Amino acid sequence: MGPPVSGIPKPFAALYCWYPQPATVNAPSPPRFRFAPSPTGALHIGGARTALYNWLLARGSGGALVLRIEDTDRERSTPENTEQILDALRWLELDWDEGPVSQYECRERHTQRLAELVEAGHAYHDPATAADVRAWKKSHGGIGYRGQPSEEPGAAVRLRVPDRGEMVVDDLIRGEVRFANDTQDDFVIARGDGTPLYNLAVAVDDAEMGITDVVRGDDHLSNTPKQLLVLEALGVRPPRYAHLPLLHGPDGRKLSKRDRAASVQELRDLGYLPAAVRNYLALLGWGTVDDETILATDELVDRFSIERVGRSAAIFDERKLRWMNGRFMRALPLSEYEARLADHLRQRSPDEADAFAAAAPARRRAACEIVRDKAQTLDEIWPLVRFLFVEPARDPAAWGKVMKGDAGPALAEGLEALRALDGFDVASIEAALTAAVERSGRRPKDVYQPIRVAITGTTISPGIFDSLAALGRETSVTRIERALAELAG
RNA sequence: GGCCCCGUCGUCUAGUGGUCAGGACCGACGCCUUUCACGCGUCAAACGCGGGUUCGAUUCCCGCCGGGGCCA
Repeated sequence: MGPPVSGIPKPFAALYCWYPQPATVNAPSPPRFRFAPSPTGALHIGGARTALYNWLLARGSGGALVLRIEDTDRERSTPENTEQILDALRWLELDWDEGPVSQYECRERHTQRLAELVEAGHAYHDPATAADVRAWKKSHGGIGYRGQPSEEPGAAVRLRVPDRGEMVVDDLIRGEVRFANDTQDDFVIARGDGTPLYNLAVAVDDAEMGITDVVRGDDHLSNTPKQLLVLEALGVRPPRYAHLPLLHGPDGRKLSKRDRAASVQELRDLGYLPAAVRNYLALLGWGTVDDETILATDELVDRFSIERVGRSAAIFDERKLRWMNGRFMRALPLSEYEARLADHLRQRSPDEADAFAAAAPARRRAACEIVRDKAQTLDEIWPLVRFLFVEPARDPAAWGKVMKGDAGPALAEGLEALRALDGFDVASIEAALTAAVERSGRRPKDVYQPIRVAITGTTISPGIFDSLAALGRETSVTRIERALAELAG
């Protein structure tokens, strides 16, 4: 994607406004869900969870999922931001049936509906400023603001809120939540320049797109009575609503971009698997009946129900995700394990990716085999197996700790045993080394650790027999000889 | 400030008018063991506070406190 041709970015060339045919909307049909992020940056895990829940619900019900980009904020809604969100959803392997639809591109319809509301007397122009409203409320005992229609040019448009009654949000998660109309201001639905505002645009779009179920964050609960009011003025039956509790960071406060692992792309970079992220996110705020924690995605689709979503905010805990990710990694077929690793290396470091790709297939496979039970994330793999692909970098602390005392003689004995071997498979290596250890009367680790440091440069590696076999006789011997030479000199 | 939401181990959660309040992560200890992990086992750990209803409240009601959201 190149820079914009002119100085003015051309936003969302690829995005468009699209409303389904009224027939589709009105006929009794499967439920229609929507995920409606604003493209203000990376997709947060809170947004990711909302997307996931909508997706699970749509897939589990045979319904449709509409992806709507709420890009009416022209300042922050850049094509790059939108692309980031689409990218995050693709990585999470969450697909959608319609869209991405641009809310901004739908503005004509919003304007049209706005005119109808004014025409019908449901809304009116009012030049009052925020300060005016505050003053009015003060002199009226704090009740909801009620303005006077005005012909003044440039006046904002407010929706007329009834003085009596209440709006009841029959929330699938919270139950009935009531908002008294008399405390609700006649709220602004369009700016003085005619730009439709959030609560108008959302209500119109949900209606026009035939959305039957709005599943979104708790932060929208207070907006819901306003949208209900707009819908009522429009004469449209409202969708069902479900408001999810928000996600908080480790500090218990609202999740911030500063928190580690707060966005989907960070999760990807840290080496988590999409399936593990889906599993973790699903369980963050939702509980299974039987306490089952490791769930494949199709099981999530089967089991997920909005009724079992909790009401309280949850804190994102990366440690549990790590554990869960380890479980998914170990369950991966070797071929997929290798493919995931290759992708991850490619994205993290071209050099590492090249070194990995250049190796013989058997060696790549062996590397995966010997680390599979050790790594919890893709990111942890390379440090454990890099000695198979590049010259090991020596860890001075490890060398100093292990290569002393009888390390030299022990290494020499080990080397001798390895040289005497016919084959160089794990079983024969283990047999030979075990025998050598027994013969020498040394403790096993006094032999194995020096070998480990000699071939990997460090004290942390996969099993020593596995490591030697994967490295191969020639390289193993060379590296041990080199270490021996250094110890002697 | 107004309106609204929420409150079970440190974290995610299950749950009931009478339960030893269950599971998972984390933590501690032990086992396994050539390192680090993984795995396995054991242990530790919670119903925010105060009233009320009740024979009995973690569970129902009220208040408070605490956390959060939207609007201003």
